[in-house]
Amino acid sequence: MQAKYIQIKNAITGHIEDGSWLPTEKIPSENELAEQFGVSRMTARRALDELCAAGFLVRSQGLGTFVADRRPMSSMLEIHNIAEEIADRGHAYSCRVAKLNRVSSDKRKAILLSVQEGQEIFHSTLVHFESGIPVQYEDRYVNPVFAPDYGLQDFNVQTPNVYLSSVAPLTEADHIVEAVLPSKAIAKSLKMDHSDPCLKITRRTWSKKGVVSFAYLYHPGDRYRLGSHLNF
Amino acid sequence: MQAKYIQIKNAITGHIEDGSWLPTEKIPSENELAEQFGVSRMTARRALDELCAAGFLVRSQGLGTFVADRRPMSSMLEIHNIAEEIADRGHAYSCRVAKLNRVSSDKRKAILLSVQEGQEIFHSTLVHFESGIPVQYEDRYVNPVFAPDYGLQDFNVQTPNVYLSSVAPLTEADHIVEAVLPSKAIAKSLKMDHSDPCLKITRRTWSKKGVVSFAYLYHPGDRYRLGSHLNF
DNA sequence: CAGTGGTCTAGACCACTGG
DNA sequence: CAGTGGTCTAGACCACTGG
Repeated sequence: MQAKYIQIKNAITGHIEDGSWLPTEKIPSENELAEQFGVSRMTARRALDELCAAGFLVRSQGLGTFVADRRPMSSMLEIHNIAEEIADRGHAYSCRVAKLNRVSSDKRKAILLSVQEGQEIFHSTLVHFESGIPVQYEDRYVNPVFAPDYGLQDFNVQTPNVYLSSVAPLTEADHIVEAVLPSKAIAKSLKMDHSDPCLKITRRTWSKKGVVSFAYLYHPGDRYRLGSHLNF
Repeated sequence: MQAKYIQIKNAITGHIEDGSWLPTEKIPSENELAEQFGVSRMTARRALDELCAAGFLVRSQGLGTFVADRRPMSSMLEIHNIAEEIADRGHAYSCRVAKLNRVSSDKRKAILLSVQEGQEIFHSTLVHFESGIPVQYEDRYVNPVFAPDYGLQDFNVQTPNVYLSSVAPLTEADHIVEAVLPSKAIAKSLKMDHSDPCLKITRRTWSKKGVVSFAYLYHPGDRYRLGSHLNF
């Protein structure tokens, strides 16, 4: 005898897999599922919670539960999704958008994005906060061919990373990790001392058709580490 | 106001991270935790369920809940071998052994190596050079159970990494990457300025039967970077 | 046997969303 | 406002483990 919550999970993934519930579509509410399956709301919730953790569903308080529009990403990539990482730690995530505009690409940026020198590209800078404390300064350049509406986004709703993944599914990424001293402007944004070290990650991401974006991510050395969950 | 189950999760991971609850150790039962935190059993369960899903705990019906004996592996860094890396770039590799002796393990080292506090362990420090320029300071501790002859090796012939892999085949590794300022001694060994940033990698390696070794690897920020290329 | 985790109920109050 | 998901309670019965 299967547990009831497992039967409900199988029924839901069945609907998703056979296409009767399409990506982004709203699915029945907790109360509706509880009634349909003749279980308590807590049992219906358990099925939804687990499918949500597995990346099949997305839930939003006050709105409902929806079929996820993308498959769960690889765990390697999740290491670099700052908003998710902070939420997973149970801390409050927030961000401040400092810049969002178009710039003309100089030679180096043109090469990195595989565009013509002088072509207009998007430029954004953001500061990401964990429980109100700045933990990442993001300096990003985006190829407008893959994300023509990048300049209109509200990154308080969806981080650049998540938005770009939705418009141009990620197929490849490339990282460089190094230790540097921050510029004065970056030190100020991160509320750290100019003489304290920063962990800098340079990241380029590809979609099937080319380079979507590259970003310089700066983290205060004493507030951010890459790797496993060990603490000493 | 944090949710109660998140407070309980943080309390538990705190005990694990500070070493007061060791791997494979039994932790309080659901009922005990519920009483300690003044919550219902379902709320205590939720904290345990999520930590179990995250790989921190292992549960067994009828037996209890235990601290997982190995941490989730960090797949972000491949095991890299500095000598090979330098040779691959076509440069001359050399190293200088600064220390090679036995020390008594203090509490932190004992926990990291999964040995009894006070047990003798090997300690070595080396500097690795690329074409005569120092690029890595290696500060390593080794469990003598897996490598009883570690103290007799000539690391100019074979790096500690390669020697250890030959006597205790590597099955797992764990990394932390961070940006720090070097101590004066390390700065001097690396011929770098005390105020320039260092990329620090803390690495633990496992063989089938347990933790073989852990090492702190310091690299001058302007002479060393970590890179990776991922395909999804 | 007493204790453990596994499942489940029928309620409750809350924060949030849209209309 | 009614409906949604988010958290939480105080019970219940079960399968399983060790002694």
